[in-house]
Amino acid sequence: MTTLKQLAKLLNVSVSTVSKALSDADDIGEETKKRVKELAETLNYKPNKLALGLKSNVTNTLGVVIPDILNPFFAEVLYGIQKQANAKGYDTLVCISNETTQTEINAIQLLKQGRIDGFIISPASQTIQTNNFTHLEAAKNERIKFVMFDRVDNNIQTDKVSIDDQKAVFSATEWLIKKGKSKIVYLSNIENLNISSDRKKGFHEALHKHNIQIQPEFELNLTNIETAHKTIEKFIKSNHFDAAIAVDNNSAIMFQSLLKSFKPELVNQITCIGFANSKTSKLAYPPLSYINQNATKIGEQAVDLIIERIKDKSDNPTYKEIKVATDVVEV
Amino acid sequence: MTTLKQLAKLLNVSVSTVSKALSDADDIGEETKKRVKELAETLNYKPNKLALGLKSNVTNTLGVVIPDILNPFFAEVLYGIQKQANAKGYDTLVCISNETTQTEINAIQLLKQGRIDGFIISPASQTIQTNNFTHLEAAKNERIKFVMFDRVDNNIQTDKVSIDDQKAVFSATEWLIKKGKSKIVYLSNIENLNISSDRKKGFHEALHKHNIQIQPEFELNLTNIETAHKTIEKFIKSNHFDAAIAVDNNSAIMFQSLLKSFKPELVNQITCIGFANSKTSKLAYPPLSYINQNATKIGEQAVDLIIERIKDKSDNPTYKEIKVATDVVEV
DNA sequence: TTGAAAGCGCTAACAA
DNA sequence: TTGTTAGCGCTTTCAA
Repeated sequence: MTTLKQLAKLLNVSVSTVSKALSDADDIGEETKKRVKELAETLNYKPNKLALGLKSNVTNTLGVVIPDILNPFFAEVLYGIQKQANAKGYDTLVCISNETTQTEINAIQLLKQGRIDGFIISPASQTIQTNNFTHLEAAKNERIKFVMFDRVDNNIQTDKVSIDDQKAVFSATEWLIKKGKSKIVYLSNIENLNISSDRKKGFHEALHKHNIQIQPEFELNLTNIETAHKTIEKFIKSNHFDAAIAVDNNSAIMFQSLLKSFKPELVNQITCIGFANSKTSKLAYPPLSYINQNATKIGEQAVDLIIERIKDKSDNPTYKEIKVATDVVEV
Repeated sequence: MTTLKQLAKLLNVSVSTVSKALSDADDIGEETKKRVKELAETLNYKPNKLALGLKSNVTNTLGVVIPDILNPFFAEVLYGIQKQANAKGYDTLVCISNETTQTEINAIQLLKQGRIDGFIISPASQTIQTNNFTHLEAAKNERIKFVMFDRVDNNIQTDKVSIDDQKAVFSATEWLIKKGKSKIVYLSNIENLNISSDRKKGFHEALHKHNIQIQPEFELNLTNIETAHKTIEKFIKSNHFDAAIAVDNNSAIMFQSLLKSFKPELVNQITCIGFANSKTSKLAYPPLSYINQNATKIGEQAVDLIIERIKDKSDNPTYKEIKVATDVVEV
C-alpha cells in the first residue's frame, strides 16, 4: 500500500503538503498539486481508511445484522441495502445472526468497535420470542445509532422500516374475496413473531369485513419444513376451498405444487397468492400472483434513515417509522 | 466508546499499564491487573479495531465480492463464509458486484484501502465474458491475497475453490441413465460462463459413454426469465422425453411445474433433477432429487484458504485448487 | 512493577 | 506556498 509518507519522500515535500495537494487545498501551488496528483495516480495511491476513521471518527461504513440470508426476503433487503449504501458512499459490514440472540450480541459487539457509523438490524426470532432486547438497549445507551427493519419492536425507540403487515395481508385477502373467493386457506411458515400475528390479523380483518366465518382448520402452520408437505396434502385431500394465501416466500409455491398433484382438476379454480417478487413468482406455473413486499425498497429506506440519523447531531432526535407500501401483483 | 486513555485517567495509571494489564502481561502486578480489568468490564471497554489495524496491519476482516445475492447458491456460499469467518475470528466486508465489472473494480478498490487482510471473490459474469481480469491482476501485483470461488479462471494464479462442474453433471446424468432414462432434456439459465460449458461437457460425456445421441433441440436455454415458461411449454408439448436435468438452482422447479400443467400424466414417469439444497428441493412436489453443490462447504473452504494464505508469509506460494465434492441426493 | 516515547497513516491548526 | 506538530487509540521497546 502506498502511503502519503512514501509520496512525500519521492517528491521531496512534506507529508502535509501531499495531503493538502490531494484534497485540492487552495494554499498549495498548482505546479505542486499537479506533481503530487500525477505520482499518486501512477502509484495507485488510496487513502488508508483505517487512519481516516481513527482520525475523524467517521468510517463511512454501515453494520448490517440479518437473521437469515437463505430467506429470499432478507437476501433481497440486503441487496437493497448494498445498492443504496454504495450509491451514498458507504460500505457494509455484514453479520448473519442465524436467528440466535447470542450471535446477534456478538455481531453488535463487533460493530461497536469503532468500525461503523451506525447499523441496520432485523432481530433474530429468538430475540423476539424471548423478548430479550438488552443488547439493543445497551447500544442505544451508548449512543450507537441503528435502524430496525421488518421485525420491528414497539419497545425500542429508534428509526424503523417495515411494511404494514396487517394491511398487506388484508388487501391480498380482500383481493381474493373480490374475485369471489370465500373458502381461503391461510399458510404460514413464520415462527411466532409480531409479523406473523399482524399478518393473521389482516387475514381475519378481511374475512370479518366480508362476513366470512373464521375456520381455525383453514390456517396451516408450516413452520416445520419436514412435515409441511404432509400437512398440505392432508388439507387438500379433505377440505373444500377455493383460494390460498401464504404469508411467507415459499409456502404458496409449495401449496400450488401439491395442489397440482392431488387435485389437478382444481388448479384453474383455485387462486394462490403469497409474498414473492417477480422472479420467485415464476418458479411456479402458472406464475403466482403475489404480494410484493418491496424488499429492495425496504433496504434502501433503511440506509437512507441510518445515514440521516448519523448526520443528525441533535441530542433528542424524533425517530421515524416508515411503512413501505406493498401491492398485489396480478400475473 | 471507552478508550485506554479514559481507563488510565480513572485509575491514575498510564495508558501502557492499562494496555499491558488487559493483555495479561507478566510485568504488571496482580492487584493492578485486577483493578484495570474490573473497570474495563464495567465500562464495557472494547479495543478500537481501527487503531489495532493501523498499528498492526492486521484487520481480521475478510472482503467478500459476490456477483448476485439473489441467487440462492451465492446466498448459501455467503452463509458458509460468514459462519466459518466468525468461527475463526474474522469479520466480513461484503460487496455485491451485480454481475458488472465496474462494480467489482470499485469493490476491490474499497477492499484495498487497508481494511481487509484478503478477499474472496466470484467474478461477475461480465468480467468473465469480456475476459477482463486486469483488476485482479493488479490486486495480485500489489500482493493482495484473494481466493476465487465457483467461477474460477485458469489465467489467474491464486487459490481457488469450486466444484468439479463437469463431473457433477456427468454423475447426475449417469444417475438418470442408470434409472433407464435416455431422452433427457438439458436446462440451463446460466449465461455463457466456463461453468456452463463444463456442465454441458459433463452432460455430453455421460450421453457419449452410454451411446446416447446428442440432440441440440433437447438443450434449452432459459437465460431470459421472461421467455423461459414459453420455451419449456413448447418443448414439453412437442417432444418425447423421459427425464430432465437442470444445471442451475431454479429451472428444475419451473420445469416440473410446467410438466404438471401440460403433461400431468407423465409426472410419475419423468425424473427431474437440478442443482439445489435440501430446502429448495422441497419447493416442488414431489420434492426433487438434486445435485447438492455444497455451497456452504464452498464458503467454508474459501475462508480456510484465504486465512491460510494470509498467515503464509512466503514469497512464492504454491496455490491450492480445491474441488468440493458434490453428490446426487435422491429424495 | 510501572511509565514515557515512538509510530501505524492521516488531517489540521499553526508556524515559518 | 510549504512545513512542523499534535493527536486519533493502540502496542511495544526501553528506561526508570
